[in-house]
Amino acid sequence: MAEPGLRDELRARGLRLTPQRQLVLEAVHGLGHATPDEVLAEVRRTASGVNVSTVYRTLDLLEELGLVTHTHLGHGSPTYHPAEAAGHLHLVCRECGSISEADPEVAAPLVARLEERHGFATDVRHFAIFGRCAGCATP
Amino acid sequence: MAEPGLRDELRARGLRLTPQRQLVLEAVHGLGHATPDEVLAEVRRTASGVNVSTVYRTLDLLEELGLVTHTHLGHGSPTYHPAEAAGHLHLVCRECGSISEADPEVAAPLVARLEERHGFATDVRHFAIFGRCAGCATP
DNA sequence: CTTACTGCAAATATTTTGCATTTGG
DNA sequence: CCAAATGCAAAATATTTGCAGTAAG
Repeated sequence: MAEPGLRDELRARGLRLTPQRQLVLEAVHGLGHATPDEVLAEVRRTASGVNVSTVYRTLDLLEELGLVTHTHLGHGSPTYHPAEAAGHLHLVCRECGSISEADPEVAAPLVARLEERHGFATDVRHFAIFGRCAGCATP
Repeated sequence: MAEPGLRDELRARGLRLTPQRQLVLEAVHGLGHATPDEVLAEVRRTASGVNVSTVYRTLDLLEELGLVTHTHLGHGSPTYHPAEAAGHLHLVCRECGSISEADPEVAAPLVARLEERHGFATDVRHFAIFGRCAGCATP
C-alpha cells in the first residue's frame, strides 16, 4: 500500500520520509483502531527493531499532518485511526469493554444543538460514548 | 458538610466510615471536577498525610457506592465528580483546553437513536465531547 | 554535506499491589 | 477483639526526553 499523502505532507514541511514513518502509518491503516503499543507490535511483525519512542513521536507527527487521529476510549492508552476512516462514533461498553461503531449521522441533532446553544463546534471524529451494549443488557 | 449517604452506603456493605473516606468525598464535592492528584492535594490542605493509594482506593470505592462518577476528559487522568452533579455533558475544547458543560437534554435524540438502532444504553454521565469552543472559533 | 530522525537508556508520571500496622464497630 | 482500612515502599505501566550516532535529500 503506497501512501501518496505521506511523502507530500512531509516535504511540504521540510521533513523526511523514513521507513519507520511509512511502517507506522501502514500499521494504523492495517489495524483500524490501535494503541501506541499495538502499533508498535504490528510494526515489529514486519520490520524488527523499531523503537517505542519513534512510534510515539511518529503518531504525534502523523496526527499533526492530518493523516491519523486519536480518540480516548476510556481508560488507558489513546486509540489511533486513519483519518479517512475516522468518520464514525465509538460506542464503548463499560461492562464487556467491547467497542462498536455507529454512523455519525445519529449525532447530527446533538451537534446542531451544541453549535446553536453553545457555539461549540463538535469534532465528531473524537468522540466516545459510554454505556452498556446490547449483549450486556440485563433482561 | 455532613455526608449522610456515605455512612449508610458503607454500613449496608459491612464497610467502615473512616476520616479519609469522608475527606475524599468532601474534596470531590468541593472541587467539582478533579483528578486523583487534585483530590489528593485538596485532602492534604485539610488533613495532612493521607496517602496516594488511599485516594485511589477510595475513589474507586465511592464510585462503586454510586456517590461519585468519573469521566475521561481527554489525555491523562480521569476526572471525578459528585454523582448528583453528574447530570451534564462535558464539552472539551481541544484548542484552549477549557471544559464547559451542557444540559444532557441536548443528547436526548442521540441516546434514543443509539438505543433503537444498536440496543446501546448510553450512560450520559460518562460523556465527553471534543471540539472547539466558542471562544476559540476562528472568525 | 547538512540536519532531521532514530535508537537507547534514563527520567517522569501515574496507578497498582503486598504486607505490616492501625483502627472502626 | 477481628476484619477492614491505611500507610509505605516497591512494582508495574505508560510516556517523555537528552543525546550521540545514522541516514534522507
